[in-house]
Amino acid sequence: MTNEPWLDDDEQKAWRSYLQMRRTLETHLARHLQREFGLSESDFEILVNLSESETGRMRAYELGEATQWEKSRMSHHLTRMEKRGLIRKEACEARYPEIVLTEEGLAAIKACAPGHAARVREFFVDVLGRERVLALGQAADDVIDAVDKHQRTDCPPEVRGCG
Amino acid sequence: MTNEPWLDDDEQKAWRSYLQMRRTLETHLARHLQREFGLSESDFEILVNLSESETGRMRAYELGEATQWEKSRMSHHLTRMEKRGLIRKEACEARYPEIVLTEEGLAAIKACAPGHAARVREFFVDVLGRERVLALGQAADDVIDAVDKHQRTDCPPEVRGCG
DNA sequence: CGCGCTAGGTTGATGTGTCAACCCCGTCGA
DNA sequence: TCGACGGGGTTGACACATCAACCTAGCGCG
Repeated sequence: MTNEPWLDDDEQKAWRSYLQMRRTLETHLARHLQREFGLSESDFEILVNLSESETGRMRAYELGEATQWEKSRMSHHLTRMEKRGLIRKEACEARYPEIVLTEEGLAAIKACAPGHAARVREFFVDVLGRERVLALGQAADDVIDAVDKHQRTDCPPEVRGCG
Repeated sequence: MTNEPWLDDDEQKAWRSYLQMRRTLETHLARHLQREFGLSESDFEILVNLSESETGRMRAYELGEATQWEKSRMSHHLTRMEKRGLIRKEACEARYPEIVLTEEGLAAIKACAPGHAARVREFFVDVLGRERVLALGQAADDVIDAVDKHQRTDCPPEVRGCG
């Protein structure tokens, strides 16, 4: 797909800026979530998914689809969240237990969502402007597709790490 | 700076795509580095900085400037890297010890840099194209500035988390 | 039937990041 | 001279992510 593996100076600079933004933005947002509401970004992600579902209950598997987490990460994290009362694991007739949003979990997400959204707007959407945000979204989708495709093509069996 | 804190659907979609890209790209690159060379992205970052310096030796403080890590993270990580023989902490006349790139560390970075760069090219630069990469770099710088400025203005003393 | 496969889920070990508290030494003002 | 302050650096406790190994129930097939 290319003949020169190296990055030239401009490309390298852009890449490093990207890395820096990723770090800055993540720590900044995470810090607020943590300090103001005692939630990590991981907690937030789970709570958002549950609260956006019709019933407030999903299987771990569905959460995995939505978040793209490893199953072990999901399991560990749900255990921790249950311990803190944000969710509950409930057995049901079907084989696998359901993950249920508790009152407390619902309250938590309702409390922090507006502030979080506002911060995303303040430091991302408003800084870049709508045009660039949408363009970046598109770019992100392209990258995701490329990596996805690569993983699917290059590793027929299940060796997800490839070569 | 804005009157409506919420994100509309398009903005939200773009934001989530960004989050997804961040995750996908990071895990993909990290996995290769780990499996092929036994290096984490953090290791890589330190090694790059050291190897790019004139002398292969820097103070922890300088590494902190370059990477923007917390000092405790730096300390922990350097300790781990020293244990693995990638770097050495060397006392010198000046007050603080210097972090020195070992032979082994230099070999490691030389071994993995080309493959890593190639992967960044394959999944980022080539997917987006030079134009969009540079634009993204600029966007990233804008975001970094905004967050930086906010942290500086909003917290005169040292309460970095703000309120 | 019974054998093994597969897929959802759990567990434990390990490496990593963050926070808060601390140590150490140089500096500066009283 | 001395004490407090501040900044570079370390430490310990804890939350988190990843890997590999495992458990278990449904399924296909002999």
